[in-house]
Amino acid sequence: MPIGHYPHHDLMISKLENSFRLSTEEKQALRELPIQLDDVKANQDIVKMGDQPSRCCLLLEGFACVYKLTPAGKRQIMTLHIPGDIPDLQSLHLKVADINIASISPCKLGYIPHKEMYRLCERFPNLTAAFWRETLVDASIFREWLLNVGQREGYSRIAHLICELTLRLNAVGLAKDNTFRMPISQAELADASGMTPVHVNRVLQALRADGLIISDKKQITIPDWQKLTEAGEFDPIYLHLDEKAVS
Amino acid sequence: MPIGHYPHHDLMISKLENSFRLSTEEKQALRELPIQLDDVKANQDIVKMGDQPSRCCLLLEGFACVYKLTPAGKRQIMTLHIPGDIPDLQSLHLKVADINIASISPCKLGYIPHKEMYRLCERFPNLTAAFWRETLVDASIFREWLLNVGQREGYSRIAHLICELTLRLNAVGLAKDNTFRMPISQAELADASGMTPVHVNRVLQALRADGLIISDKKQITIPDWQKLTEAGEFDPIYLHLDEKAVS
DNA sequence: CGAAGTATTGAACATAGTCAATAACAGTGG
DNA sequence: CCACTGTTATTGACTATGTTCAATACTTCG
Repeated sequence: MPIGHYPHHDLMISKLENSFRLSTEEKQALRELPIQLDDVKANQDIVKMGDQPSRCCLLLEGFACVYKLTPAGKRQIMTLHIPGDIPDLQSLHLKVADINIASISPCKLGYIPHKEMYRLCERFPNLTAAFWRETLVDASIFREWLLNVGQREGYSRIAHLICELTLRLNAVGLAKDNTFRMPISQAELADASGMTPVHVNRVLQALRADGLIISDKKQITIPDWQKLTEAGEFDPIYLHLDEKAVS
Repeated sequence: MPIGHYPHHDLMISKLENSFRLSTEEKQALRELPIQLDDVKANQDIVKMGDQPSRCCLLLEGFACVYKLTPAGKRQIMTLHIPGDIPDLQSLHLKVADINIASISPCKLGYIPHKEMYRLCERFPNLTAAFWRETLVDASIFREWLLNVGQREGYSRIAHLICELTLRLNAVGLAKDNTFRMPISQAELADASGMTPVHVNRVLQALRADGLIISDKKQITIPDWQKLTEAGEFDPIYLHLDEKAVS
């Protein structure tokens, strides 16, 4: 079958191939996965803490996030998810969800039953490794965010976050000419960076004033990648991408 | 072979069994893993960012940590490791280390070649799942630390960190009567909590004054578990332990 | 148009950081 | 066992980054 007849599967495949050489057979098996499509509105919970999901969810369109709440009600966004990501791959081996997953913008989701994933992993140890690796990259991103929130001040923190998004969106073709849609409110940025919305607003103004970002509605342009990475102390090693530099 | 003849292997096995029922055959295979012992002094790097390790390292005695540095030289400790942990299981599938691993106290390590781990995983898919799950629990701890650092103030942050250590040490028999050794300096606590050593010192004094912890040298006693968990807003779900409550 | 959500502003305040000095402690060799 | 040395803990005074509260504008969208 030609590529393109299975756009949903191919999104996942191209992400996995970022790091793993997959055989034709493996790719074919991936394309045979049943995917149940679903659309959700913005700000909908997709997985809730305590859930025991029986399927994984592939993000096909839109932005989503993983978050946790403190008992006092404060929210920390742990990572952002973009098309191609599988936000709760972890549910394959952690039966009880310790996180919440929510849409940020309207999203298109594809659900894949755990059962099918297990079957696939049994047949293709190489795919097990590829999925395992995906969860390891997720963990690496959590660590970098921890570094970001724990050790950098607001200005760098936001710059870093934007750098990461740029590279990741670029890797799935959703950023062109250092420009992309970022349908994330300042309140959400605040929850992602461990700051208040008010402070995020001021930091964004500073970044704009310094010419590090240009924003028009939800569209972001990065006029000087070099300067932004310096401000964010950004080193992409933790993303474990191929050598896909941003010019 | 009776349990106890392989104390190093059995430490790992009992940790894995926390969550997975292992067959006799699987346990035997684990015991047959070659483990190369090594002793390291306190504050030694075990793995460095950029390394491409060819073996995993099992922590047999002592405390270790995973940390990252910002280019500006600030250090964030991402997690603490205690005996039974395998700090760099991730190196099985992430070829280039994106973290540093260091001893905190003098440590005894056991190195296991990747080659042997791959062989084991090939033979026993169930062990693959068990190891994969370990890395997922590590990721869950990163997330909780991110929540901790991003959303809680100093007092709760330190309380939370102590709660986590108590439960984890308890799970491997290193805490008795809510008392355990914690050979961690205030500077290290600071790096783990995203605070300055000065502030950590003041928070510890407050925790002592409030009767939440009693500390004698490097020994910690928790006189009132209930109160400490409240102060730290601590919910152990993220550790994915068996129901091993602390009284 | 109107309502709801989102962004922006200002002023007062608080948590935590910085700097710098001193005290306590732990490990070493004589 | 003690003096010596380097590390770790503690304290105070000052500062700064970021928060809180509250009001006002701007968007978006039915």
